[in-house]
Amino acid sequence: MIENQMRDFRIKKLEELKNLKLEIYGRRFLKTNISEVKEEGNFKIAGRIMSIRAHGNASFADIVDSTGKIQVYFRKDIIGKENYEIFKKIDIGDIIGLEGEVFKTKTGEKTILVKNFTILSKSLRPLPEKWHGLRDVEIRFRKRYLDLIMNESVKDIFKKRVEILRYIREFLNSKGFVEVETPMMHPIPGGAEARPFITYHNSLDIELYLRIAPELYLKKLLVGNFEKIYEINRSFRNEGISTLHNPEFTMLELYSAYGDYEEMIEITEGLICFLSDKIFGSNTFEYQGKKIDLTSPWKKIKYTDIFKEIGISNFRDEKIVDKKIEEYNIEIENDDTIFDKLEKIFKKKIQPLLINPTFIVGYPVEISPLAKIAKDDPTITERFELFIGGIEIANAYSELNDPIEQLKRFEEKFKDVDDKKKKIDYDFIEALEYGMPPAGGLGIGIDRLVMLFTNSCSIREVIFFPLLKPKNE
RNA sequence: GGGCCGCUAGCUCACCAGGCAGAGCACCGCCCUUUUAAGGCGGGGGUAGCAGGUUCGAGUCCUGCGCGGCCUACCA
Repeated sequence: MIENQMRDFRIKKLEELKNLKLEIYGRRFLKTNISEVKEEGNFKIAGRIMSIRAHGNASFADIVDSTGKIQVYFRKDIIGKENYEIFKKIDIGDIIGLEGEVFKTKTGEKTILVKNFTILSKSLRPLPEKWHGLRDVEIRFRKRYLDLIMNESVKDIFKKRVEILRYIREFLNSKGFVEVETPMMHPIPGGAEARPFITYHNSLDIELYLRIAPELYLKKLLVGNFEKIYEINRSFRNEGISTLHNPEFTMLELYSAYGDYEEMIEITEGLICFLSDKIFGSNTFEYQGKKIDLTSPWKKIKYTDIFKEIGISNFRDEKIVDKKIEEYNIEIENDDTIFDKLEKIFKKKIQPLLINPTFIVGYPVEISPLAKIAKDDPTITERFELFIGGIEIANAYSELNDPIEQLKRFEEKFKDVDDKKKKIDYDFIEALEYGMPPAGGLGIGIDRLVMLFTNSCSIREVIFFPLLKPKNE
């Protein structure tokens, strides 16, 4: 614990106040929201003191609560000598409750003339400086509460995040989807390709994995006759951290029985346009200086065609792909498959150009182990990924519901893995064998969606407490 | 994992020509009953991220480490 002079002063004031038999860390306080204080009348409010302008026997202070800010005025001749002495021991950062009459100052500012007040919480540490606020990025993330107190725009981002989540639920509920919860601790990590976090259950004596995706459990619910379901919650991936990746992140997954990926396109467009309308009142907005237009219908490009456009006539021809890798000066790993290489070309050359919403459709079956193959081409799947502002936002497909085909895909995927029996989720296959209806499935990265709608350049700006290394003092 | 940048008072930042470590806000004391970046006078506060090295002398130069940011890579 860091001790410093300013904290000592505040501890001293705290002791002095306690000696007056005052309860400094208070209790329930019935109050009016500051935003609801009228132009005249008597009001009880509570909040944090953000500044004090003392004038000897009278003082102004600014008080904020979650709804707004208001000036209050303490006068010795109104509250009395003893109470004014107590007021003088109040510091910036303290939380107080007060009651008083609204009036207008000479300059016309709405102000509450305090009749009585009570300290509800004493702050022992000084807040960051009032003009510049808190800028240090590391402190902003480690002590997000200070960031939220000091930086209005940060608070606005998180308020908007809350709104977006509420509107997503509103939209999906109105379409007959029900919200469900499935396990976050999985005996076998599935539904995506990432490395999992490993944990351990003591009394069962088993290893468990924090889920990398809820997909397989949600599909078991389709088997269980749920038809339209969604889950909005955390997934965990033990991978690198970047402006687009936090180890724990929030994903929406949605399944619609008897639907397909075309239906998912409709839902995705509908949902994101609905959100844009609610947030901006418009279907255009700006992201990082780029104008984004959500006017329907959104562009669709076939996976094969994007590579044809840059001269890869057959994306399964490794020689052509290798030539492009060299031409674009892209670094590759020894164990990169042709699809890894294609992905790298896509990320470097195509993705940054996908500013307006664009569906890339028809991904190869090799990299889509849970998706149904296209009707007219067994090498590709009924699948899309959605890009907006150069960011991957969504991934969806017609769900593979053929258990024999699904098992084959798993076996193919894990053919080079030693203990593939441990990797393949036979419970899931068994569920499919009871019969899963054809279905469309969709995953949307909620954090990234919030980034778009709040014009944030990093995922850390839209997650209250992004993961940082602990700092030893 | 690699590259670049940052780390100085509670906060925001100077000082970098190697020569006593500074400012504003915040804080403490005094004055002040309509201020709002209130004002006036006086004052306190520092292991310059950490550890080494070079030097008569290091916040400043060098090396290593830590934490963070950006880029890159990994990762659908």
